[in-house]
Amino acid sequence: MNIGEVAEACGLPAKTIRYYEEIGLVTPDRKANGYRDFPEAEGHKLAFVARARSLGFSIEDCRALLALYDDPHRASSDVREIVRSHVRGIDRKIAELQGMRDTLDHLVERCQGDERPECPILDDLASAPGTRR
Amino acid sequence: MNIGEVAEACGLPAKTIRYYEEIGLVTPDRKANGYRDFPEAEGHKLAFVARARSLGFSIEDCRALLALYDDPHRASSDVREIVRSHVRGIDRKIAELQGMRDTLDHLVERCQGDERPECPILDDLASAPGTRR
DNA sequence: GGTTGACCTTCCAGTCACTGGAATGTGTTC
DNA sequence: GAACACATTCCAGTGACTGGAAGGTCAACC
Repeated sequence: MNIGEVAEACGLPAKTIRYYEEIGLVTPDRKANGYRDFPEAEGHKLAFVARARSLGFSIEDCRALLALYDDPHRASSDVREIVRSHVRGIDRKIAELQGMRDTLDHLVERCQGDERPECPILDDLASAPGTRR
Repeated sequence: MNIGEVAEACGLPAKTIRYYEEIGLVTPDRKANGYRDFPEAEGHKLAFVARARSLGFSIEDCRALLALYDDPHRASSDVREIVRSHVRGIDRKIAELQGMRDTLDHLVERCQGDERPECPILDDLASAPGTRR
């Protein structure tokens, strides 16, 4: 399979696939003309990575997951630990974003949003920590 | 004020403050010895940016907010529009993370997490879209 | 006057995961 | 042979810093 076909199949841009080869996530063969040639297994790996990336895993997580995927003697606990740790990271991010969202909501509510310069949002940003309500 | 003092005051690393000068967010004076000298107003700008960054605003948002902060003829609606648009971005991110979290939770639940290789998580990652439950 | 140590300076390189673009080569079809 | 899609490599840029090297300055102490 050419890079274009495999890109179509797994939903990743060709550029991204070349990048994944560069960092050693996949290792396609080469045809006589220099074009990359993806056997079925490499196409599956790319689809695997595409799915993992869409679930927010880092490239290094993907590398670890691919290695486990390839290892018939793996322990599923190893997989689960990677995923759990990733979920903890996601939870941290959600909590952080929720905190921002709540603060910003309060501020937006209190701002008139008209042609006048008075603005509680700017007042808050300019205020010293500890003096905010 | 030296960079160290102002860093202490606004809670940003000196490195970050130098970077903010490089991109034109602040413009400290210089003493005869070449050291940066931050007048009070520049210190306030840094604190303003630190607070805005902690609420997730991009540097370009910070630049725009600072300009409004500096403009006595601003309309508070301009401020509010920046904030609202930022909140929409946060909401998109939260929704995306929640989606990932939910999917990953389902997968973690179904994985035994023992010494055996069977693993629904890897099965999902390796599966074709549309065949997942 | 000398030495230490804290603080400051600039500059360069690296992070993460791509993405865009230039210059060039190959394959297919008309 | 020309057009056009597709492929290749290489270089540079993104955002917002962060680390480190190599060196200058300042204040305190002996």
